[in-house]
Amino acid sequence: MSTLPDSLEKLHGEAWCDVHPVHEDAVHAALMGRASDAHLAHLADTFQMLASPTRLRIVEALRRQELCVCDLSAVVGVSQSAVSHHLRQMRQMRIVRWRKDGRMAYYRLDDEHVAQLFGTGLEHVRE
Amino acid sequence: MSTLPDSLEKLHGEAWCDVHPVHEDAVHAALMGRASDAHLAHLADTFQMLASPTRLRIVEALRRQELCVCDLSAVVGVSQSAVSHHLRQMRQMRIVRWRKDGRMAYYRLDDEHVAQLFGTGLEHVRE
DNA sequence: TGAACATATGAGCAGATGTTCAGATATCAA
DNA sequence: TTGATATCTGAACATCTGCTCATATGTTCA
Repeated sequence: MSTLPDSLEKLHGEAWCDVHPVHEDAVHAALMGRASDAHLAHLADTFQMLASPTRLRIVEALRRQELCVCDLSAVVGVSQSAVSHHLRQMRQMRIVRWRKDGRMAYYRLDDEHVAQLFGTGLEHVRE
Repeated sequence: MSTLPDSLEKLHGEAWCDVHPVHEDAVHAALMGRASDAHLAHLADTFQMLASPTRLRIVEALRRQELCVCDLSAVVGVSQSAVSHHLRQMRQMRIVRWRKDGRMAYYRLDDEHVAQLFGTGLEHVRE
């Protein structure tokens, strides 16, 4: 097998299989300016939060205005418990923010990026 | 329990639980201009393709230029088989395109939307 | 033709995910 | 306080996911 580029050896510690890159220049270029593992893992978790029709309905509903859990349950058409579970995850992944007002909890999108991801994705799908 | 809005009755067929919307106006507003179930399911599947660090590394690598499976395997650091499995899914969900050239298969991002989703997501995560 | 190579694919398994159910917490009103 | 309401949370379950292994397909070259 041919020698792997140094950056690859450093990257993965050792040859992980007998596959070797065919276009070493292209591989080197692709290795430049990579996001950190932590950022990439976080990004994957973020997209995971958008990878469910139920949660996308929640995002869609929150694009216009903030809503309470009960309203979201009605709009999305799943149980209040299920919505609450989803919202906690979405909160943790910074897809939504919330505020408590008495016994109600009002949710809204975390920032403009979330609405933008939803919009861009929908454009892509509708083509 | 209070009566549910007509649009909700139509939407879900019948009262699905004893939860009722607290803000009927807000619920009605949220129900306007919703994407179709088919589009939303497709959108969820699209985000699902971006919900894995391995596949995100593939997208990241393909932002600059097209690469063959072998190169991608090297850049991403997983087996050729795993990359190939991912690429088939990503092809089906229109995240990537491919072209065959001899025994090689070259992959690139399907369109600008994909790069945009990656970029926006990374911005969001890096804040 | 046969060997080497690049990629695709099916089966199978460990781990993650989405929902429901039951019950906890907290607030409001009488 | 008591009861009703709004939300949160843990456990449990069936389903889905991502990887590996083994193998198949198709191409190039000698």
